[in-house]
Amino acid sequence: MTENKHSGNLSPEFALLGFLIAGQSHGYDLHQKFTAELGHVWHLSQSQAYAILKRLETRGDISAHIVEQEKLPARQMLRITAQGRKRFFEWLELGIGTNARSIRLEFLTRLFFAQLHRPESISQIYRSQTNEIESSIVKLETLIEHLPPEQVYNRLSLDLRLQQLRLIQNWMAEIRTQFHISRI
Amino acid sequence: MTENKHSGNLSPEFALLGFLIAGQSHGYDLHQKFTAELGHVWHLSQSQAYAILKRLETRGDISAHIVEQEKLPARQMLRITAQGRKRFFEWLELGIGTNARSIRLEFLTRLFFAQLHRPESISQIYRSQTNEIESSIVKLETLIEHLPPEQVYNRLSLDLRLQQLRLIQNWMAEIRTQFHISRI
DNA sequence: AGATATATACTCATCCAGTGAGTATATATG
DNA sequence: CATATATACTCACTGGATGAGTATATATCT
Repeated sequence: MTENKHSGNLSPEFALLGFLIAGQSHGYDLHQKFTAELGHVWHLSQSQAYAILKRLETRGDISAHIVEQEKLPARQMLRITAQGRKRFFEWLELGIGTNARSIRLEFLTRLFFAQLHRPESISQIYRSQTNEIESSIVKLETLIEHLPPEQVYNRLSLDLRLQQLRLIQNWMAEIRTQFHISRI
Repeated sequence: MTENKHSGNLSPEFALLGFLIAGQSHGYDLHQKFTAELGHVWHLSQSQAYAILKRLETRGDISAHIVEQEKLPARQMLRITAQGRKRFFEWLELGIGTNARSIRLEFLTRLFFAQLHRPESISQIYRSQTNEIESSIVKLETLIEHLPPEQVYNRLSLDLRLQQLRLIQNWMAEIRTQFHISRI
């Protein structure tokens, strides 16, 4: 019940969708953009990118049509569908991460695309994330309190997680000033 | 080049091996032990545990033999092989994690088993981990320095990672006192 | 006595994550 | 002239993870 139970740790998927909101593109280009803009947030290999795009297509979030090129290999031009657009904005405004890693990854990714496509909802996204952190800090604190004292390693692990969450609070407070996000 | 590039993020595997060092056991029991002792360090579902054990068997790290029971379903009794033992102790003394998550997970797991099976090498394990952190802090700092200023999100991500590494340094210093690990 | 919950012990189908190598061509650089 | 880099994508394979299913035994509650 600790990690890995992502209601969806799937944001490279959403990031690819997010780049397609701005207009049609193809796998190679999307991967390039991704690496340039979010390469230190996530790592996404080229083949992974293609795999995800394939999945998005079979799901109906994007549509592909082949564009022949005279000299270079043909491109699969990709467009986001109405369904994909819907899924993307749902993720953008509703998704929240609760552990250090997923906050760094998911939250930053959401912030990036909110800035691009929905600047007006940034403060709402920000607030729902901070609330989430607040409440998971409380949960962790009570968990630690009630942990049998002989569970040394579990305690050390939870302690570090708690400290990491507090660190993230400070980091987010800095983001608030950097992005001029108003309180409430 | 940021996350996910674990030379092996495989420590639940090694943890299962580690429990088998103490003597033969079976899947159900190993999963129970795991959850009780490291359940807040890792999450490992029962079916995952069985899947990993199956893999360890085909690799030759453990051997299985069926023990019929009168009333309850038969058990697959598992024993660690010489090869498995070798792999385990190599991991115990050589493995190192470099990001926040893998340190929390892997390092704590190694510490747990070192305490059980190799208390004399704890201080060596501890030191190689702190050295690793030290050097990855340095790497991160130079990376951040040379990051083009327009890469706002990459910078935020790396900043947080850096702060997390510093946090881990403090956390590990506390572990040193708690476990009476000598410096050098 | 009967119902329900919990513990024992494991299997299976399914999907997502991730790597590494391969294929093929074009243009730029030494 | 050779080599490196950029364009554009495919494939095979392994590992990670969940959720549900199977089957029986014992303990607990009413």
